[in-house]
Amino acid sequence: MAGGRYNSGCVTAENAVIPPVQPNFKSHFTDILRNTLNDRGWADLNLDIEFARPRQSSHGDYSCNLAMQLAKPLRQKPRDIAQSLATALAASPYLEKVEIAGAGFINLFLATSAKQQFSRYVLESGEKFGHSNMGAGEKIQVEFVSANPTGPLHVGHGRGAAFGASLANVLAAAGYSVTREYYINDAGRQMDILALSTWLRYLELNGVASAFPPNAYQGEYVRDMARLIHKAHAGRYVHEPELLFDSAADSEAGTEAALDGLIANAKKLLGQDYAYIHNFVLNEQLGDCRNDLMEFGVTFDIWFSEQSLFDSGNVAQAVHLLEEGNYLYQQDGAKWFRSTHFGDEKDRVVQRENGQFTYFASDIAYHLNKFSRGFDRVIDIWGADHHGYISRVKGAIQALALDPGKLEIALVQFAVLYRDGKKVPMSTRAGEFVTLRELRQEVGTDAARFFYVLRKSDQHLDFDLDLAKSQSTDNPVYYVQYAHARVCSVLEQWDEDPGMLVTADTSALTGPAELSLLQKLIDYPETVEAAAREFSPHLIAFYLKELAGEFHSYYNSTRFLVPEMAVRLARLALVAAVRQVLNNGLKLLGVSAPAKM
RNA sequence: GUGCCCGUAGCUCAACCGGAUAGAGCACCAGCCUUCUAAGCUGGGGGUUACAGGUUCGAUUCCUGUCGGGCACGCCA
Repeated sequence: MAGGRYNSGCVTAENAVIPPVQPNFKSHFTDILRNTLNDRGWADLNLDIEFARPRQSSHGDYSCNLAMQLAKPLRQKPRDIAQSLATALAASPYLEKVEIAGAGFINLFLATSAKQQFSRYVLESGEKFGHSNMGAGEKIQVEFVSANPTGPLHVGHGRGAAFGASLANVLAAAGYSVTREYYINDAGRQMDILALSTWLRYLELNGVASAFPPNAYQGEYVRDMARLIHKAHAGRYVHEPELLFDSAADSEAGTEAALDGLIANAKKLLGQDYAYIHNFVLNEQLGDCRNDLMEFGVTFDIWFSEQSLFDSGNVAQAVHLLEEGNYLYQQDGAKWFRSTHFGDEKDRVVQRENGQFTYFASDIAYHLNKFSRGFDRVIDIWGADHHGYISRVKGAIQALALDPGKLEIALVQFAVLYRDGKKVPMSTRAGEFVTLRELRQEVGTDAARFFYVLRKSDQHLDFDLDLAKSQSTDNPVYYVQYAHARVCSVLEQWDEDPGMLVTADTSALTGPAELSLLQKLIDYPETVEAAAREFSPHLIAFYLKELAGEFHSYYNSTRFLVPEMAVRLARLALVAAVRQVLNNGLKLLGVSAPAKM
């Protein structure tokens, strides 16, 4: 079937009388079919119009199954419907052939000239290539990491950080107005335990023998903080150890109750000074965390304090709202939320017997706050161990008469490190965890960022440290970066202004490797949109591996710096476009694109 | 025990939210550097998509069951 075509043989940028290049062919074809459905009165069937990239090149560049979907409701033969739709598609100037195949597939073959033009579009768009207005400026919040500031970030947090940062970048590229937020759990018991732990270490430095509780924070960083306090204030915060350990002895040492007893005693003995210790350790850990993440290329627009929700009365308000809605009840001295009404397994406590609000209560207030800030969508990124938490939070949102559909929760599975083919033992409890900082120092930020998003986030990740460190073809991050460096090297040797490549005549790009590479470039914007739609930055990583692979293959088979100027410029324009896409994609993942390796 | 996630080549993973002959990389075997970076490329073997049913034009994908693995089941956060 003959489609529209236009002569590309003598087209140059200056005298171009060609249709503007369509950055997204899929949406272009979708528009055609949607209009056709309207014309035929089939629009009310409300079918998804989709174009797939066939595995086999003989099935064209795009394939559509709409005719088969229509066959049943229309009670017509799929191939007859396909014939009718194909005629409409053939009018597109970007197609040179439309075929009907199999049970009723419509296969589209892009015009060679349309592909050739694409490198120009890439180069013109530059860093903006791959951006779209899919999100239409919708306000979207991504909250991630949000680790307790009670110790260094470990490799599990690292995955959440890499995933969240990449997802936020992808969403921004897809046209969303993104706010990146870190929720600081600075109000809870864990912070008290850290303050206590630090103070006990500080007492040790002052020669006060302390039976350091086994369930307090054991890490070396606690001693470091104690040393800082000791250095600045010497013995100022020393108190009688008898008073500290006396009442706590009522409970068996090592129990949670004993720890709580120690915390209560510490608060009593230190008085006003307790706030100093508490704030000191909080600021130390938060500063360390922020610094760690910054070196990892992960930054936030807002650091949101849990404590501020208590100070502003928001937590009490949120609980009050639930009470007014009759979603709370009193039992065993505590206040319970009827989360079972919203599909949870059991009801949950929002206010403890001792009057303290639970973490859940402040989380309800936090989400109420998020919604009040006018986000169209709110994304929480949690560790997979929190999955049981989803139903109660969504339930609370529903109870507050808010739209739970606006809240989306992405779970990130744990990462397991492997060294010499063996699992690296990790246990947060015993304080034997590999920190994110150690990982960065061992494998580098680029490899860490890339490896973390090499898997779907809801899948377990086996992180091979040896592979991440290896400077070989086996290492995907170097593989992709190497492609970028190679293009840079070629352009450097060419030694002319790359700016002139934008308007280069690319009609000399006719080889199979060249057309395939052009098609790969065409796929990029759709890949970014898919990654945004499905919260799947790993699609970007996979795409980059494939693009780099095709480039390396092309590089080995074809010389770019050839004498014939038309061919040379065309090929250089193509590889410059490849470089641009590699650069754009790596940037989304927070990985550098080196010019030399 | 209950709930959620998962099971694809020897290993690590894809598969465009139901499409055509299930794809990469690693490992293994055989090749390619007086030519733009060999951190690269080319070729080869490798599968009953855990198993058994069901839904339909069509299933790795959806439903049910079995087996196997991970996680969660606090008035912790």
